Amino acid sequence: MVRVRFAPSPTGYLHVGGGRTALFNWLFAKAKQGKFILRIEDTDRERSKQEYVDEILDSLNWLGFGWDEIYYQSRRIDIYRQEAGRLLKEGKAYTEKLEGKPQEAIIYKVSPQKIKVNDLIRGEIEFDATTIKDQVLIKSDGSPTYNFACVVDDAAMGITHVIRGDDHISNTPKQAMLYEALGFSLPDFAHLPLILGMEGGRLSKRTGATAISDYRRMGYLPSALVNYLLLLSWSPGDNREVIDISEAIRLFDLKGVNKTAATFDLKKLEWMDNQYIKNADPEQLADQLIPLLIEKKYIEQDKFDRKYLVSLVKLFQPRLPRINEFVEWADYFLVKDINIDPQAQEKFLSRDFSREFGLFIERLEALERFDVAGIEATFRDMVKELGLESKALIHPIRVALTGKTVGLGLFEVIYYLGKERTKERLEKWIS
RNA sequence: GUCCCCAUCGUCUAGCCUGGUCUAGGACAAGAGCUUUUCAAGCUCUCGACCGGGGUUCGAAUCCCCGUGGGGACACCA
Repeated sequence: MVRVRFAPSPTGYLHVGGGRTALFNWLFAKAKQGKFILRIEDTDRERSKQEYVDEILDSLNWLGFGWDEIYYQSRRIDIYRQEAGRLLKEGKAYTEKLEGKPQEAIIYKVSPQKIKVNDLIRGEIEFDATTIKDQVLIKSDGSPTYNFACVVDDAAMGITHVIRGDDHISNTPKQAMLYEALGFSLPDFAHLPLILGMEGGRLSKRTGATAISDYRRMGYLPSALVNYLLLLSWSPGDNREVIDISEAIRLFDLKGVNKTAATFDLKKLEWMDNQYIKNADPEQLADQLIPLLIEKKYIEQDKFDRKYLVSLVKLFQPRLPRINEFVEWADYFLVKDINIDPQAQEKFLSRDFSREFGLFIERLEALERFDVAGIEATFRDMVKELGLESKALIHPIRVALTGKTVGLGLFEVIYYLGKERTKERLEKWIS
C-alpha cells in the first residue's frame, strides 16, 4: 500500500511551494488508494510556533487535502534518541562535546563511498560521499536533526514514496546513508521542481504573495488555486487545463511531472480562478461575499435582500478574476452614494446633459414594462429622436449611474438598479 | 568555492523515453479586429520558442559530449 507524507515545519506559513508539494502527495495517495500522512516537523523549539501549526492545518483543509494520520516530531524525541543510541552502540556514530554546548551530540560517521539514488522524476543521481561531512544526529540539546528524524520517521511510518521539493535533493544521499546504517529499506524518491517567482529565484514576498492563506484572503477559490498549482510542472499530456480535483485524481501520475522549475504567474491564476467562478454556485459565492460586504458596510447583517445579491453575483460571475473583486465592481448596486471616477467624469460628463437625462427619466417613468428589453427599446427610440449616436449617451449615463467607464451592459445596470435609483442618480446631473 | 539539478514562445506546457508525421501544437499574457454600449466577458486573427557549439545518423527539438545560462544544496534550521 502506498503511504506518502507531507512534512511541513511550523516555522512559517504554508507557502505556495509547500501547497503544491502537499497537492502532489495527496493526489498520488488518492490515485493509488494509499494513505496521506501529515507530519509536523517541529523539532526546532525556538522557531516552531503553534500559530503556524494552526495556519498550516487551516490552509491544508482549505485546499481540501485531508490527511489520514498526523504526527508531531516533538512528541517522538525518545524514538530518535533510541535509534541514535543504536548507531552509537554499533560504532556507526560517535559523540562529541562542543565548547559552550550543554551536552554531547551524537554524530554519524560518514564513510567514503559513491551513493546512487534513483529518483522517479530524474532517474539515477550519483553523489560522492567524500564531499559530505559527518552528520549530526542528535544535537547537544537532545533534539534530533532534520535528516535523522526524517529518516527514522519515514521508516517508522512506512512511507513508500518520498515526494518533496527539489531543494531536498542534496539531503537525499545523507538520508540514504542513514537508511542503510539503520538497516531500513529505502523508499522511492521523487523530487519536484521548485516554483520560482516572476523575477527568477525563489518565490518571495517581494515578487508577490507566498502564503496559501494570502490567496485565500485575496478571494481565490481553493479549487482554482489547486488547479493552477497542478499545472505547475505537471501536465496530463494533452491540452486540457481546467481539470477539477476528481479528474486530477484519475489523471495524476508521477510520470507526468517534468523536471523544470516553473514560474508562478498570477495572471494565469486569475484566469483559472475566473474559470471556476463562472461555474460556481452563485449562492455559495454570495455566502463568501456577505462578510466582506458587511465589513464594507454595503449591507447589514440579516437586513439585506439575499435574492438581489445573488442575482448581482450571477451578473458579474463571467467577468470576475477573483470573487472579492465583486466588492469594488458592484459597489454602485449596494451603496447610496457612489464614487465617481474623476477621469471618467472628465471624459464623459464634462458637458451638460440636462436635456437628455431629463428626457430619459421621463421616458423611463412612462415605461410600461421595466425590464432590460423595454429599457433598451425606449432608450434606442429616444436616441433616434434626438438624432444622436447611442454611445454618445450610453457612456455618460453609465458614468452617472455607476461612476465607472467599464462594467455590465447599461440596460442591465438600469434594470438592476431600479427606476428610483436610476432617476436619483441622473437627476444629480440636471441643472 | 564544492556538489547536485535543469534548459521548447515573455509565462505554463505538448512533443523528447521508442529520431523522420514539427514549415514545433495548446493555454496565459500582449497586440489587432468584431460584438448597431464600455470591458474587466465572448468570438476571430496576429505576434512569439527548440540556449550555443560539436558529434552520431540518410535524417536530431528528440541520442551523446563540451560550453554557457538558470536554479538548488553545502548548519548541533527544517
